[in-house]
Amino acid sequence: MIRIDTASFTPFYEQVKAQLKARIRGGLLRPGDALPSIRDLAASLLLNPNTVARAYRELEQEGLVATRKGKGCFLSESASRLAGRGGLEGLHRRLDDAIAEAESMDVPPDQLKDLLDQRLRLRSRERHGRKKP
Amino acid sequence: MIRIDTASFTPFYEQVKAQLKARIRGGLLRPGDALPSIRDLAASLLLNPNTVARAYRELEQEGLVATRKGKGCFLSESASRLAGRGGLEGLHRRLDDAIAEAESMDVPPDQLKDLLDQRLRLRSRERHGRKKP
Amino acid sequence: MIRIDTASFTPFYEQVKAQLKARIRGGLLRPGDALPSIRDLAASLLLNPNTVARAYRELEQEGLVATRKGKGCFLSESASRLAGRGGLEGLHRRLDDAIAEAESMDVPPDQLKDLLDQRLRLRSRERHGRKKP
Amino acid sequence: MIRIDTASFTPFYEQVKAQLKARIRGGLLRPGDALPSIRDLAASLLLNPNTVARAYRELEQEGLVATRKGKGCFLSESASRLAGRGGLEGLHRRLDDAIAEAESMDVPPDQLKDLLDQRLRLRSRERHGRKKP
DNA sequence: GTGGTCTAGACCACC
DNA sequence: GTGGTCTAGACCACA
Repeated sequence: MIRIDTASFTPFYEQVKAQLKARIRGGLLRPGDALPSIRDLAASLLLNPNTVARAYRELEQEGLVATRKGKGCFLSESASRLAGRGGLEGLHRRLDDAIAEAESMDVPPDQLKDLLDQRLRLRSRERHGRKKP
Repeated sequence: MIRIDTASFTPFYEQVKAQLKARIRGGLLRPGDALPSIRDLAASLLLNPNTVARAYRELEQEGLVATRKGKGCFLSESASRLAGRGGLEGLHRRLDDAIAEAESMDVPPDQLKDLLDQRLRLRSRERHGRKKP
Repeated sequence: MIRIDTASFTPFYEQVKAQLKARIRGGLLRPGDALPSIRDLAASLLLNPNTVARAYRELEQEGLVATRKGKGCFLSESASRLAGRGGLEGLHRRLDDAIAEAESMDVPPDQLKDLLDQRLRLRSRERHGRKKP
Repeated sequence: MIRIDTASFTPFYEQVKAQLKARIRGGLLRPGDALPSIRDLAASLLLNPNTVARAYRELEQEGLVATRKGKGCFLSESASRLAGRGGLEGLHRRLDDAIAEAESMDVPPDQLKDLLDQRLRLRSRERHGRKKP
């Protein structure tokens, strides 16, 4: 469900936070849903439980998560404010990063679009076999 | 010329390196060109000289930069291997980031392309007035 | 400057946060002031640096503290919003706690006032020798 | 009868213990009186029975409570030692908390007394209408 | 079983 | 020197 890029500079707990938020925005996680237990998620991501706990704690401080002692962590009702179309900002930011990179290398917009197409095809080929393209 | 994003998690020296490389790839910097002095660049970026020095040192280890004592740092001849359209890995990586984000939000490929288009138009509108489109 | 009550149930990092906030409200710490370094404060309080770091980090998330990499932690300008008379809430809360306790034991208000007087005299006697009463 | 502050850091079972003790000291509970059953109290406080059981168990270890199998929990005769004005430690502690807070904010003792007066008046005004002052 | 706090100690980026 | 992240592992409160 979540993937950690160990080569990235962005901290593990931030990667967890960002991917959970993305799933909330995308509607895959909804208010009231239980998050995976800290220990389970840590084990499946090969992370230390403290690292996952920090991600959950910060999401709680942002009001997205409610933790009930001894029961687990749940998406709070106010998590719904992330849902829906507001969540395209993250995507926008990433696309803008790519555009900035392209500009600094004098890659014209049309070529950038071609490149996106190319990467998308590559990605769909990767999935091939698990799911029909 | 170079901009440091202090909010980003990627280390300052990596930001300096990446942006210098991008300018080499884009042909804005060419073999033999002088790089700004460590102290000047540090001052203009509000960084500690050690940080800039580290960026230069690592570029030197990669063979892209040659330091001539007392004269400064220059792009070595081998920097030309980055020039042209060879160095698209950075762009690929950024596009892949966007694709991953889109997938995690269940945004289909076609919509992602539309979004790229939209951001490109936004960007060109921003430039309008400073430079002819 | 700060005292940790190891017998209390309130977490160490919360005690550090609360006492720093009280000092901001009381005007003893002002925007721009440097906080003691994490390691120093941890050493003087016999705490683990991680514990102090957590207190500082949460204060930063609340916008009261700004940390500059390699330089230290400083009170941000917005810390001034805590300053002045707004800060009596903490005191009010503690007095209300005492009042509630007194009520539950059927201790009348006048006796509560006498008790406060008595504890204040005890406290000033403790300080005797360091400072004139 | 008992209120649990879920935001507080003091453990639930300690809150239960403290409030029962306060009622003993205030004479509202007397030796021989039956305590509410563990399950009932747990249900009314929205706590797990284990938590209430722990509070009762510790009170029993302190000799304040005697459990008679199948009949429930009762205040033991030795509970009378808490009765009357003997148990002011709790109040002392709370007043000392307030004094410490005041000191850390440079609030002088006289102002602290004024504040206590002020909160007491506020409290009596709150009760007004339910009970004659 | 759940989450929460704390310690100890490693490694890194930055000044 | 500064703070930041991460790991490993202990102990506790709560269900």
